[in-house]
Amino acid sequence: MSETSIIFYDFQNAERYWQKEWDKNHIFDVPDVPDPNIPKYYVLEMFPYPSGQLHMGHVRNYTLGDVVARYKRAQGFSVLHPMGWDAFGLPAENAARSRGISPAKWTMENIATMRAMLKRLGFSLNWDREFATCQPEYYGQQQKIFVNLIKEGLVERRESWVNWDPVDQTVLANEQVIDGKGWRSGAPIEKKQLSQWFLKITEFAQPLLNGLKQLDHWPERVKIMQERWIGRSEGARIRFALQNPPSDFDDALKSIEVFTTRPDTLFGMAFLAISPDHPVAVQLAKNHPDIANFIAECHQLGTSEEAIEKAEKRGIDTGIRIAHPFISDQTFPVWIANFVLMDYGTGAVFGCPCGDQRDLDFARKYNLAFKTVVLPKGAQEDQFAISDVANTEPGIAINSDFLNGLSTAEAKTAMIQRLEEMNIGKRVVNWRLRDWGISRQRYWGCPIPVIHCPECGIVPVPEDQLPVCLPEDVDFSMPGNPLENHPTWKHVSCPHCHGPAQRETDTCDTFVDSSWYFARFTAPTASSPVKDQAVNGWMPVDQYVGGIEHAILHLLYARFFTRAMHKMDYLKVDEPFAALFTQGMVMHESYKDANGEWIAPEEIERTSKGAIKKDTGEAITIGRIEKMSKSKKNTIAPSTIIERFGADTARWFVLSDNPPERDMEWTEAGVTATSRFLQRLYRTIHNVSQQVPITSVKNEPLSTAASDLRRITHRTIAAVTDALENFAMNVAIARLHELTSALNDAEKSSDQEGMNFARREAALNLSMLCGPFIPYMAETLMNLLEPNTQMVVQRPWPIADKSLMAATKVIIAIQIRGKLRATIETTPNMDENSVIELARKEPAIIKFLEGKTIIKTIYVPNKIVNFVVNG
RNA sequence: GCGAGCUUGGCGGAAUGGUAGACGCACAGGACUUAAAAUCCUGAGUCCAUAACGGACGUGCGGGUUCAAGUCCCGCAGCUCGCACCA
Repeated sequence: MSETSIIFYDFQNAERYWQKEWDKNHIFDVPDVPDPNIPKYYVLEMFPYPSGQLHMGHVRNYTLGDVVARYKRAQGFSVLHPMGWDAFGLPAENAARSRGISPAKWTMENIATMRAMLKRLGFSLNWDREFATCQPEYYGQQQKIFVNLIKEGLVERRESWVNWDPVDQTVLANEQVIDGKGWRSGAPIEKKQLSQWFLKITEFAQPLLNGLKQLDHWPERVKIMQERWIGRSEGARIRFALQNPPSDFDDALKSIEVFTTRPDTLFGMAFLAISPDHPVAVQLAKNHPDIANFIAECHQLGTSEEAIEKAEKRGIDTGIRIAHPFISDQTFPVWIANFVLMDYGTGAVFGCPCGDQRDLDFARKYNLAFKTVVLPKGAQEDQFAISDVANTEPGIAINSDFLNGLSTAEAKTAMIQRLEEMNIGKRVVNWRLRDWGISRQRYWGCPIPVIHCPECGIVPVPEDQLPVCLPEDVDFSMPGNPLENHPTWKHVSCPHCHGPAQRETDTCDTFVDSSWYFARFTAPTASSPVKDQAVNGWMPVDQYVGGIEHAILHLLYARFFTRAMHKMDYLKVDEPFAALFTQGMVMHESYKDANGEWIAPEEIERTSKGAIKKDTGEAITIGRIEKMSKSKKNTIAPSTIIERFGADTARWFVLSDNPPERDMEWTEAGVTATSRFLQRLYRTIHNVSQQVPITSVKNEPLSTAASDLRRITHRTIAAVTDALENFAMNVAIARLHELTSALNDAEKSSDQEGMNFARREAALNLSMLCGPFIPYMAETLMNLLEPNTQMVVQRPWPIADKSLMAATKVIIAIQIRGKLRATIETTPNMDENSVIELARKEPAIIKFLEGKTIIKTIYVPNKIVNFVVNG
């Protein structure tokens, strides 16, 4: 048996050992207030919801962040890299209802399981900073911020439509309503008006939009998604008086205001359309059963995208007519139309069929006459007519009285000016962004720190009475909000008048919890939400890593909260995340049996004839590669991988296969290949440590083999560093493979001069470069090479020596008319004429140049000679 | 409908405008072994051709710029994702 066959990396012992060493030395701890003499770097991954199970998506996310954190540490930065738990939310309550476990206990047990997994994966986290958002120490501070938001005028309580589940007696989020039914109860969902708490994010609409421009290190598509979500549009509001208002209309209902981005098309108006939820429609429904029916039908229509897509334009004529500000001899009908949205603009539009496809469809359907008021560029007025396609492009105004002949842009300005003079309209900026409703009628969330007093109204809980803690003796057997049902919790005395009063029983949307946790991490035990020097010392987060699914909500809310906190002097930055990286999903093949049931990967076996089920031998269909999910049973538990192959294997594989922003496929072959490589790396370094004792190393003249190895070593240092700067972990890993092979091959020429030095150098640098990726093995390798000295995590990142990277010979491509015809080998930086001379003497080139004239010769030093010929 | 991204061998992918296919997977052949596993070595874009040398084609498709294009520009197609009756 050869010596090498028994050398085997024992990952279990290594992981336990190095974990302890790092902990003991507090390697990853940093102070609340960063040392001003050391550059700071704040790395953060989106903190997890403690479901109890770590999945491969987490492994990929946190490994990416950890590589950055370890790399920056080695480069001399003081790195803040914390971890916590987004611990409020409905699953804990569901567990309580179905299994009788208290949400707190369930959550804390899940956290313990997941924390243990994260520790095994070797992430360089500052665990002292850990917190869970469900702890009063955290949400109590959040309540302080909330009270200040009230003082700042950024909180509002108002009526709003919600999805109400009449069985569970709770409000549901849109995504919890499936086909119009509650996701848990299956009961038809009702639209209900409830008093809700809102955070006035719309007050920051413009700054949030402007701020996107500074975010140079955010993915373009995330910025575009946010921009569209905020949705700024410029236009005008125009008020139309009703000609014949019904007698039961009060003054507010006697006119209808519309929002338009095309005031220039006002002369093309054919009708006015209001939303089924518009106050005028609601009032009319009271006395008109047909209108009430129509509105009810509109509400029944599904809200799914597909339903909207297919829904045809429908409406009902209200019989009400309005006057046109500039067309005195004509009035226009007011229709209720199913395509007008109540929550955008004013809930009413004027219909201009020639310039809007929806309006055109509507006019055709109900035979409403209209005029064409915009002539496209280059069209003849007497020949141009609208058929079935509206013209939404700018052009020249026609049939439009005082606007005639003006361009669309000029006409808009002229019209708005006229409307403003007449005091019936004005220029406005309209936003798609709406205020953030944060009320949830649930138990497991941060209580909104407010008291309702019959005498004093709404009274914020005074700071010295915070936190408002969740009661622990809660009954989940009744439907509805357990806080509402609790016998004593909500009954308190008013902080003002000391009379009997009631606590607010709504809790916060969990997105609130995650909107400032990154600031709290800088001083997690501070007695105020943040500590001045800590938060301003560490913020902003230099690199944020997470999933694209949070491109809008979480990231927008966090940006808003940071601005609000800045306004309230909690901190001094506007943008919380200087750089954002969004990683792809982890996918896996899916499998189905003959009955179409999903089959888990561990139940199948692949044979030459295809896949079969292990226990029964029945044939299995191999399906598409899909995102790992429980429902498709195609998940691989990180715990089983870590137990079989070790944490380093899992880490290396999730990084090695493809660029991190793309979706990756988890494969058994990939894992075993990774595991094989790591064993080879271990053997390679082990052999160096055995064959090249430290004492034998002298810096002696280098043989070709030795200087070749040194060149590869230094080129690898440069390439890996460069790849890490560009988040190209897969490329870095390819280069580490190359260095490993080169070092392995070098064993053959170990007797050459200078080889001891070159091999040691390669091995040491290889160990260092591997540190961010496979931290346990890197320490093990370093300890083989230089036992009981500094750990990898204590050593600086290697710096490439450029003078050693230069080649001793270069291969130059010889092209004829840009086509490769031969290559020649020269010394580097040989002078142009000599290279060209050599090139022309090359047999293959002579052949190609025969009978032709060289018109031009291109020379790119050390790379290319290109002969441009004719004939 | 609007927007973004992607398209390179059997597969994942690499490539500051300068030798396309690095690195890895899968595959094939060989060494070691009683055998297997593990390990090591070798091969491989496609097509044509050969004893050998060699040649043509080739980065979704069609154009363009350039001495030179996977890379830059214009147009098109397909796939993926996001938003979606936003007036």
